[in-house]
Amino acid sequence: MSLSQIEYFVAVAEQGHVGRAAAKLCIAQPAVSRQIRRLEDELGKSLFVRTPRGMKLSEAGAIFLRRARAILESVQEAANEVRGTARCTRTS
Amino acid sequence: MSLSQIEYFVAVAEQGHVGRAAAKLCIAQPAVSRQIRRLEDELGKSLFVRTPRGMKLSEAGAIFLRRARAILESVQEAANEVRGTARCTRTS
DNA sequence: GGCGTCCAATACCGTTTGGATCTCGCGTTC
DNA sequence: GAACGCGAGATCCAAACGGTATTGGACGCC
Repeated sequence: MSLSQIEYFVAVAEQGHVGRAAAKLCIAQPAVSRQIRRLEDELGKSLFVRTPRGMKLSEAGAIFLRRARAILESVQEAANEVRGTARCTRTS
Repeated sequence: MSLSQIEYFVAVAEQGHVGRAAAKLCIAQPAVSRQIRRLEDELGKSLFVRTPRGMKLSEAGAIFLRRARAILESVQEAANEVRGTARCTRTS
């Protein structure tokens, strides 16, 4: 599992579409698609329900989403804190 | 920044030696060395003070260590929770 | 029912990243 | 000053990642 995978996962969860998420992340759709799949493989569970209209979070996906967001936020905070920009939790 | 980098960082911090940490992680010493360096580059701060006797945590390193541990733990928990091993925080 | 659209998944390829091995440089120790 | 312990650099190779092109399935429209 990698941070990018988590990042991609959150993006797809938020957008509901792999393609949409890819656009937002500024990378190609297949890259996102593949990383999501690997993440699911590693976790041994489907994170999304594939519909012909896009991707819908599965139950496991919903659980993971909260954790994923927390992780990304922690990483941000850690980086900021070390860089000296501790203060508040400004995400940019 | 990647999860492996964080993992390596924690290992080095705990061991006080790059070589020692590498052995524990079952990878070669230069690999760890490089990842630590990249992490430092990315954060723009030295995480360790290099001594002829090993590596000592710098102030920034000490700060980051707490965060790093928390992040790794979060990732573990997230994975466990999704896999169905939600219960307590059993790490295995 | 055939066609165009919209979606994700797959195949293939070039590039990048990560690890292994070998080597060097610097201190310490005797 | 020779030997040891330690981290860092250089080089090579394999695995991972991302991009382009393409396929396959479901839906809407004519």
